Amino acid sequence: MRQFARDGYAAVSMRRIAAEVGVQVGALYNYTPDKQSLLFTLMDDHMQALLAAWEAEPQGGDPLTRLETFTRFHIRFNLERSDAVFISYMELRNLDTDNFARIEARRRRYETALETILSDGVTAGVFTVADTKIAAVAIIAMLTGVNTWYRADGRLSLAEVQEIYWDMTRRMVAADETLPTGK
Amino acid sequence: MRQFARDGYAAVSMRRIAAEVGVQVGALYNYTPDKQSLLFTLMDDHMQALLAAWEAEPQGGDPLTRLETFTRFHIRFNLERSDAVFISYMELRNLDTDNFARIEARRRRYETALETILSDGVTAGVFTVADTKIAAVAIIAMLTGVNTWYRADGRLSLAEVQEIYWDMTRRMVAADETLPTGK
DNA sequence: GTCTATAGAAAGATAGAC
DNA sequence: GTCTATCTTTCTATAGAC
Repeated sequence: MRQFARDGYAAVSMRRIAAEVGVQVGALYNYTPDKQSLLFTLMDDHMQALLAAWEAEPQGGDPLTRLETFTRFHIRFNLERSDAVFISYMELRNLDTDNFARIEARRRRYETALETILSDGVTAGVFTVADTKIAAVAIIAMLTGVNTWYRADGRLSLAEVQEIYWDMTRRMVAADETLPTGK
Repeated sequence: MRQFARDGYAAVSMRRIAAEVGVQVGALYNYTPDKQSLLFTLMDDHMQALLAAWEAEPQGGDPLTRLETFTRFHIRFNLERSDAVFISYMELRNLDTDNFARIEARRRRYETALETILSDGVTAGVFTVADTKIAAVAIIAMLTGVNTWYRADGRLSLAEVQEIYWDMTRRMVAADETLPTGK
């Protein structure tokens, strides 16, 4: 996973993977039938872990609370697994048709979880969102973007980053009549 | 560019590039000293075009107008060049140190253009933004995300997409006292 | 389950004829 | 400026000993 994230699937040889885990190349084929299956397993395990972790989060409360939970969860979970996140986005093109469809199905399920929160908020009158489908992918793209610049030893802690992004997300969907109040 | 975008730099051979442009592999080396330079040229040309096109946009007006110009420009320009956008993000790791630094400098210059608009808006009291640096990368990540799902024959036109994203962007940075009004 | 050895294919880059 | 031919390296995957 580390090697794929750093240099890309196509650029990493089975020999380098073997060297990193401390065996010779032939031994790898006792664990994976081929290189493609290795990639798919990494990506699928990650997507399953993402969905399982999200479903383990507290799901109750009003839409605003649920959106806050989602926002903070997404940032934290993805920062903790930046290699897997990177691979799961960058290496989609290296999956064959069937494997691609399976990963895409999991990704859509995650998006739908967010979209449901947004729809519920619109119905309840606490959110104003022109297009919940687009808003869901927009929020996810914005939140995942943290991974491209966040450094654990940088100027901001995880909690501060979560706070800033939650503030932006909240403003983005706030109902017209519910003026965001400072913090 | 098309081949790199579809399959990735490492997965595309000089032979395939030669076949795509209709020459034999040896002839390519009359146009590029090596494969890496070819990648760098594609990325650097793209970043230069992005900056030049942005600087050619109307720059006047109040911060809200400038932010709207930026939002619509970014979506349109990136959708028109999805292959180059994809490569310029995905293949950064295949650049050597010097080339990477040059691309990064251009990318930062573009981010700073947006950050300046946000800062000006905060100073003028028309935006409320907790951290203009983060807001700039967050907005760019959100807008660039359009490229991952937009299809010219999909349910939304470019103009509709621009409208929806401009609405979300505007809400995200709106000053606390300037309640967003419908449309 | 790991090793060495290797088959077979394909890669980047170059040489030299035309 | 393009071609063919090739050098040299490296790749995935497999075979078979232990």
